[in-house]
Amino acid sequence: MSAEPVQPTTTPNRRSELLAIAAGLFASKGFKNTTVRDIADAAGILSGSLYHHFDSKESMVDEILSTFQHELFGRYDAILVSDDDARTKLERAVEVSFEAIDQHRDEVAIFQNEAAYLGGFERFAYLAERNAQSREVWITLLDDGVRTGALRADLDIELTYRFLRDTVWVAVAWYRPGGKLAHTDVARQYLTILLDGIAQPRHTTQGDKS
Amino acid sequence: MSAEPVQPTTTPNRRSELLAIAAGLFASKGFKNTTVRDIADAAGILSGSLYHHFDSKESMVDEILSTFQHELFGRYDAILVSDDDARTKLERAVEVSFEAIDQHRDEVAIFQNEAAYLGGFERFAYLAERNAQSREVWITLLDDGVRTGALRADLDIELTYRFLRDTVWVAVAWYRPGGKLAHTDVARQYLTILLDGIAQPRHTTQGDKS
DNA sequence: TACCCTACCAAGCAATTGCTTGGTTGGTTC
DNA sequence: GAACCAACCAAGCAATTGCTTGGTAGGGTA
Repeated sequence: MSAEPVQPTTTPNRRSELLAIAAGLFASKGFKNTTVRDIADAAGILSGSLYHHFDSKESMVDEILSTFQHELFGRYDAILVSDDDARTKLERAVEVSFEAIDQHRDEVAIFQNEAAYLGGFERFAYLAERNAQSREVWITLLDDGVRTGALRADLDIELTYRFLRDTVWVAVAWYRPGGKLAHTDVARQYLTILLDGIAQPRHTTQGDKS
Repeated sequence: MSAEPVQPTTTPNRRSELLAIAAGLFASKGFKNTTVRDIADAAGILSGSLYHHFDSKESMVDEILSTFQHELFGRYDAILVSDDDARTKLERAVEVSFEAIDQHRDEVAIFQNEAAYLGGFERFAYLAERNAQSREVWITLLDDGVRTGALRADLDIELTYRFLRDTVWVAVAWYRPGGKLAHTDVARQYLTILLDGIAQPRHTTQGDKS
């Protein structure tokens, strides 16, 4: 994100610094729209100097995405193996996702915008695997929810999964850390809408106009 | 979308045919990732020949997006001026959006993926205007809903708007026309989740099992 | 026959792109 | 003070990119 133009040479880890700069540009302009000269300019060096740290522009996104996904799925796994009830697990998973948006905005944005395209290349095949893994997580949570009576019995699990997956991540397009709403607030509001809906509850039988 | 390699020269409108081919490529690969040679190849002509029909690659997206948006907002306006009640209007707006995903998948996808980047250029300033216009539509519908008692009184309108706007369009990432679910089915399911939530209602009757 | 028009080809140019190569700098270690 | 090293520079190359130019095929029209 923050792209300080020039930094004292005695930085603890220049490599990760450059990665952060690149991530910020990839997230806001897109991978293909960002040139190695853009990254180098933002870092205050020449484009060729980047190749002292990285093999290629591709390997930069690779490292950004794989590192982030590794961490994220570690958190999901921790939720799955916990002994909370189904609804709590679902809420925790949503909260963890919003936490990721808060703390790794660039990475989430890059994944959202570029995964579909990058996934086509062999090098990024792991993106599709992670996607399948993510599906496992959500489907499991939803299945448990329905089975234990926490969620409606008539849910279309597959469709609900896609709804959930999508709605959880799109907030990255507008959420800014340090704004009026903390990520925990956004998560709670999203959960309220998701779980209870936006309609005024009726105690009588709902007239479902079909 | 459909990219027939070679077509008889006596087509009613070659221009719109080329636009459709370009839209398909822009949607699946991204604007910057699609070269004029890609488009020409898919159309069975040479890249230079595209410039008989269009000024530039940019003007192709421009025409694709502006045409689509003009049509879409015409539909939204029709809903706003109708004399349906608030909840019906909201449902109609969601249905119209899913219809757009069904009938103009490429255009919606391009708008979703490229608007943020393209909007930065003066030529595409209208994208930001349309975005503001879209906000007007949804906020109006939500406000009316709360005012008439159709929606919860404690809704955070601004947040709900973003939730709605986002969830309505992301389905373009996975929805395929001609699949198991018609766009009307998807719209109804999304509306059910959105209005009533996915949690099992605490107490009473609830007969919705179509 | 002469003319025009739409749709295209053939060739290539200028700019941009990712990346390479050989060299320099300043600090640390023994 | 010699050797080493991470970080960077300076220059440029090959490929790709959007786009231009001058020309051509073929159908319609008068």
